[in-house]
Amino acid sequence: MPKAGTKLLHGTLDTLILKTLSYGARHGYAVARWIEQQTGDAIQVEEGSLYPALYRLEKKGLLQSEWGVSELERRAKFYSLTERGQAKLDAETAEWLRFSSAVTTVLQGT
Amino acid sequence: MPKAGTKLLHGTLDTLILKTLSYGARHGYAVARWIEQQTGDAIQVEEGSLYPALYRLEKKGLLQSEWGVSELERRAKFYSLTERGQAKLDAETAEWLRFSSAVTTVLQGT
DNA sequence: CTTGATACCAAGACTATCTAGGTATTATTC
DNA sequence: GAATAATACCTAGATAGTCTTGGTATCAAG
Repeated sequence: MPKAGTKLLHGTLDTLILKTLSYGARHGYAVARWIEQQTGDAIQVEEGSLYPALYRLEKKGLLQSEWGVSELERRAKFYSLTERGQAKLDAETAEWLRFSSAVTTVLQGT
Repeated sequence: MPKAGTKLLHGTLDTLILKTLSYGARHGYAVARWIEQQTGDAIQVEEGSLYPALYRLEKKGLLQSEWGVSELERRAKFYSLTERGQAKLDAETAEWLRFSSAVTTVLQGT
């Protein structure tokens, strides 16, 4: 049984990841925790969604990665935003604002 | 090649359809045009998405349909919201507001 | 008489997410 | 000292919703 409301994430996870990394490099696990924390757990990031998303974004040249060591002294892969990633983030943010305000306007109409 | 930004629609089309029908029965084609018009074409509703969505919703008991005649004297299937559809609309609207405001907050952060 | 709009439908491709498994290390708890 | 939870990564396959592209049919406009 799929999680409730999970479909909504479609397409926005990539943008949320890019946004997270715009504040500086982070490893994957930390990206997920950061998004959850920022949204007060309104958005849950499953690992089965997270890692494929990171590969996708790296493959597209929007991120780059480097192995390093986490705050807790464990091996971790750190991702950072490329220039193209930043440009993509800007474009997708604009697209999201346009789309979401359109939906909200319709749903709140009487 | 898929349309740009189209993934965002995932999951929200159903809710937009329910909302449209909350104003009264409409045939499928009119539902699509109404959504496009309301959003100033920010959201395009493809027929290949629309009709499957209508079947889905009817199969779930959220809509009911009846054949009739359109404003332009053509055969058309009119859909209307069921009680369960109205309840679903309310729940999904709340879910959307929660989700979208979470995303917007994150994307607008500095 | 051809084009565009109205109105419906369906098959198959695509793609992003989720489920459910796995590895390995460290810290905590009993 | 043994079990559990948390950290951190990874992957295969299922699922689901949208899109593409095709089709049918009618009617108005040019």
